[in-house]
Amino acid sequence: MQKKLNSKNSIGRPKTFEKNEVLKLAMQHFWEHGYTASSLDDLLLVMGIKKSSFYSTFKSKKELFSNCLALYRKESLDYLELTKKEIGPKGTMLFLTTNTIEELRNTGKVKGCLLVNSGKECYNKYEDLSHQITVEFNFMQKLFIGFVEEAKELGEITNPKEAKIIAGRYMNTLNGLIITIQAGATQELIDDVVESLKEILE
Amino acid sequence: MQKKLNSKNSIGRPKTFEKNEVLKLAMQHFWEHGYTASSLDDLLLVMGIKKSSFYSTFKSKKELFSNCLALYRKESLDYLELTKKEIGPKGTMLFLTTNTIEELRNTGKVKGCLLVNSGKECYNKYEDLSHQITVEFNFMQKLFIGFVEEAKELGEITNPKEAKIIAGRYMNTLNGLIITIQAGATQELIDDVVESLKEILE
DNA sequence: ACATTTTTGTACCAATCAGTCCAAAATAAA
DNA sequence: TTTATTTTGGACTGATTGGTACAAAAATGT
Repeated sequence: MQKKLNSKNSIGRPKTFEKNEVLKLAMQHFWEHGYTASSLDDLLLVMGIKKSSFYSTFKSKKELFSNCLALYRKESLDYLELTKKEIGPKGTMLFLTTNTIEELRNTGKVKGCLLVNSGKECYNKYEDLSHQITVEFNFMQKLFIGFVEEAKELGEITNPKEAKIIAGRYMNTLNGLIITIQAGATQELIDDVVESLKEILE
Repeated sequence: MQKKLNSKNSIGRPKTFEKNEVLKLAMQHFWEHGYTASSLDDLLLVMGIKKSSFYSTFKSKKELFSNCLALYRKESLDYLELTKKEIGPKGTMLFLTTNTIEELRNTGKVKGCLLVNSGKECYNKYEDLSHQITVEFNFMQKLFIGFVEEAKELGEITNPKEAKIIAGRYMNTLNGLIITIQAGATQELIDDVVESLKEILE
């Protein structure tokens, strides 16, 4: 059953999984269910490994989550940079909006941003995680400020306000949209928030 | 120790608490800690009653929470209506913003709106609660639309956009502000979101 | 073949979860 | 004082929580 992942070197019984692969699976689960609602047993099932393997690879559930937060931020930044090369900075920012609406239409729900969700869940509860979330969140903020700056240089955005202000309002409104949806807002309300997002990036 | 709450009529051993009073205490606890993170033992301690008294008064933890959501909405609407009579509709809406910032300065954190928090926590997890949250949330939305209409009649708001659009953007931005704070945003970012809230109500 | 090293599977742990059960306590009515 | 009625306190339940212990399994090196 187990593949030879250590065909070269490495003594002892070979691992049957790769850390980064099961980390991605765990991240996906945390993203959908949040930190506390993800039980270790659930996670082990999703990751496809047993408890002892888990604890020999990751220190604890919290440590796993911390790794997932870092992975999420990294993957998000990579993905956004890649998308920017394809459809430009403003296009990418608008895409996140339409993507959210489409997720809602297709699945009946929206997951939101793992970092923001975790902020809400861990804020003033797990000090170390809160601190990390702040750090990762500020990475995202810097990225969007850069996007707005580029969009301005390209003439995609003509609003004379500072880039950091536009980026801040964009992020705030997009995050607002997600919790507005999750609070059960009407389609009419959702539609106008989307419209306001477009106006912010004009 | 126990007061005679049933000095008149009512047979049998008298209750040592009033349902509405302990409900308020439970609501406060849920507001601070969320639904799942509030253990029954914690709640009982806060409410100052024992388990059997709890289950003879409330059906379950979920039922208690449901009662708290209804109470929260009712108290919020009452409070906002009262404040409106004192400082007007626009003043009341702006006050919610400054109040949030002050809460952050005084306590280092913000609780946010119980309904919105519960939306995030219960959305697609507890169907009955999700439905109730939607109902309560839409009550709040109607209130704010009414506030904006009144503010327009009073000339406090001159923005020609429809009242429901202005109210929607206001609520979205205010809710965004709260999770932006909880995600660990910089003071600079927070300050500009507050500024954008003022602009929405111009 | 045999020792060494590492991972895996499983049994186990104490703590906590929401919720139940029932005898003791406290009152009103008789 | 006794009886009926209701609430209270606390022991208890079974399920689940994150985490540990340890022997069996699977590889390499000799």
